[in-house]
Amino acid sequence: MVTRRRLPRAFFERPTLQVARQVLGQRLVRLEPEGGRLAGLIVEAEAYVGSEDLGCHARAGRTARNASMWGPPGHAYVYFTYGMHWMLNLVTEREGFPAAVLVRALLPTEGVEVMRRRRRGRPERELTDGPAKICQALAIDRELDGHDLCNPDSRLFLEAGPGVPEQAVTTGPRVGLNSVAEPWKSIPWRFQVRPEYIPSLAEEEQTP
DNA sequence: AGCACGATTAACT
DNA sequence: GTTAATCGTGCTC
Repeated sequence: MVTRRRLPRAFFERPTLQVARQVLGQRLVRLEPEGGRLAGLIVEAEAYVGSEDLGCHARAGRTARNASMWGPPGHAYVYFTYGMHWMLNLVTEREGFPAAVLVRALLPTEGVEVMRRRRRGRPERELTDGPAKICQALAIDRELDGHDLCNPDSRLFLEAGPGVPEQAVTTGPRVGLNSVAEPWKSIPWRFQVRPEYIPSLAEEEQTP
């Protein structure tokens, strides 16, 4: 049974590690201007926590690019990197403290054909299995940086999904921090749904 | 004004 | 396993 309760700001206004864990199995929804609805269950996320975290963009202080991370929780922090890719983060904790959860992978559930077109005909398993792929499939870019995910009129938001039990979650070091100093490089702030659990997630998501 | 680099991806050996 | 693609950003001169 697919329910459509939007996650409230209180969900995001918590310690970032909790949000990164709890966001697994929740539904990311993108409403298209034409009226279409794209959605997927979050199956991988990472926590980036404060200016002390040398893996976090906030390490160098507040800049025009990372300003959204200092803003209120429940907003999007969308940034551009590698000259071609956009990344979606969910801002967490209290306003004034820079922290966010990077959404790294989704199980696509609604609007798959639209996603496939945006992803240039790639197979379904490659539609949203990376942070930049998600932004491509869901048409997320700079326009959505700072966007309030909890506003009722928002075209990008989270809905309460089935969630995942503890035994279905694995943790490990965050990806792509190759030149970052320890302990930040190896600290296990990456949260993933175990691949073998994903079929049952997909099953729970089906509408009777 | 110039420059090194990046929370990645796709293609290739 | 390796590497090119591609450019906004933030730092230095």
